[in-house]
Amino acid sequence: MDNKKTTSKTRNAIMEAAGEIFAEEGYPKATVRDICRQAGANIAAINYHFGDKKGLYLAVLKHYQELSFQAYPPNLGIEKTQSPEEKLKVFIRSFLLRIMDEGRPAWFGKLLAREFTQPTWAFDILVKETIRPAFQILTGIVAAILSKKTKEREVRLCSMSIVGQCLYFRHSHPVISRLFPGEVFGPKQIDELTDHITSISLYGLLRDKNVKHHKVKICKK
Amino acid sequence: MDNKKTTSKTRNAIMEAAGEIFAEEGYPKATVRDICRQAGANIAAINYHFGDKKGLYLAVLKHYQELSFQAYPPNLGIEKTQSPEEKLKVFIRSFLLRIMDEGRPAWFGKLLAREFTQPTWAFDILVKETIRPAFQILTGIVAAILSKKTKEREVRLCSMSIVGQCLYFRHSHPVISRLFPGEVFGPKQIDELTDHITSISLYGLLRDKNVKHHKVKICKK
DNA sequence: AGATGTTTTAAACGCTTGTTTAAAACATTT
DNA sequence: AAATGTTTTAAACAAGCGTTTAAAACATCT
Repeated sequence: MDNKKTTSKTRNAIMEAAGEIFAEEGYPKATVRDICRQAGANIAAINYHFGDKKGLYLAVLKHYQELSFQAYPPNLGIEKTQSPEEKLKVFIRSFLLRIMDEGRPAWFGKLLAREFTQPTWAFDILVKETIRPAFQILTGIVAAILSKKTKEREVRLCSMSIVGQCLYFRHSHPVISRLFPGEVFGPKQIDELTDHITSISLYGLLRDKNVKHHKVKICKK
Repeated sequence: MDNKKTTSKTRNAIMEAAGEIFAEEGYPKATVRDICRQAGANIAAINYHFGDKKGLYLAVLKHYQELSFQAYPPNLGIEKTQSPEEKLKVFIRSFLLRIMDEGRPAWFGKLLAREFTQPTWAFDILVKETIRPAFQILTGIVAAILSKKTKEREVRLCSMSIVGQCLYFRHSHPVISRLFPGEVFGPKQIDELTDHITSISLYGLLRDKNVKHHKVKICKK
């Protein structure tokens, strides 16, 4: 067995095939036979190179996590000069890219999005290495936008609302294609979705900022 | 075989057990052996009473759909006298109740929420009988809140944002319990979640109503 | 009670899953 | 070239799945 990151041809082929199939089908539905067939490898190759299916999934997560993070850094362009509102937009766009984009660098994001709604045994690892840091960035941005006296629970609720919207647009295709044939909320609409989620969330967050008792009126200028 | 709705003891027991297990585990993970064991019935009972596993799932959907809709009517209390904003709140609350509540009447809602993110072969039926009507109610409310010149796509985006938030709070437990131990967004917090989602969405929707070019200011009274 | 139709039962079937085996093929080193 | 270590291969394994079978148990009706 070979647990080190030696560069074996079949090992790489399996990683490639596994990345695609895991992202497409999810951990439970993806079969080792499908992966090996697509990789042009023998069924026993997975056990030989990765121990078992779990080991393969773990290796895939670790590997494409790096690709994903260097392709879509969560704080890309987040300089201190930028306003929290701009930071929010950058965060949302980066998150959408990571979970909706096509091709290799997005495989990790698709797995991540899947684990959110149907977690596997690997969820704890993802929480520790990816989700918690990302959430801390987000809650930091949200807290900066909200008034400083906002309770922590409110900050979390708002952060969840933002994440929820992003994740749902990621999973929306089955329902959208049936309800509104022709409408698409996919990778090519990421800019549009970013603007939408950012603005709806931003104005949603600001609802209590200068206001008390839910009595508010919106006026021009 | 008995396709009519005769009231057989074991048939009812299977329906009860299947409702719970399907809602808990989802269609793929739920096994006929588990269902039969919990129902105290023989493995062959499912084939005898429902034809096969699909037939059982279909029967469960149909049956608990009725219970769910009479327990949480989507237009409960939606009178013509109420404002669109109040209608939105009623809709959100009803939706949250349907997908988050505990016990028998919510089993259908849990299956519904599951099909949204991991659709099965039954998804087309759900779209036709439940999701499309519900979406039409929602888009109607949203359109009434937005300015009348709002494009249809914008209405749909906003509706999706609302649904996305509700669905995510439904699925949030695994991530919440790890990120913020002690925090709970569950059935007992439905009122709080309703207020949160309603207000954040409402103020998000209104962002363009009386305003142009994203320049808006929120002021008291 | 006896015949008929309905429901339940234990056992097995066929299939797919992840995993393991032991031999063959290949590569490397001495 | 021979020996050693590494990788690949075909085949089988054990476990779980939904499903089917044919006989047994039960209920119903004449």
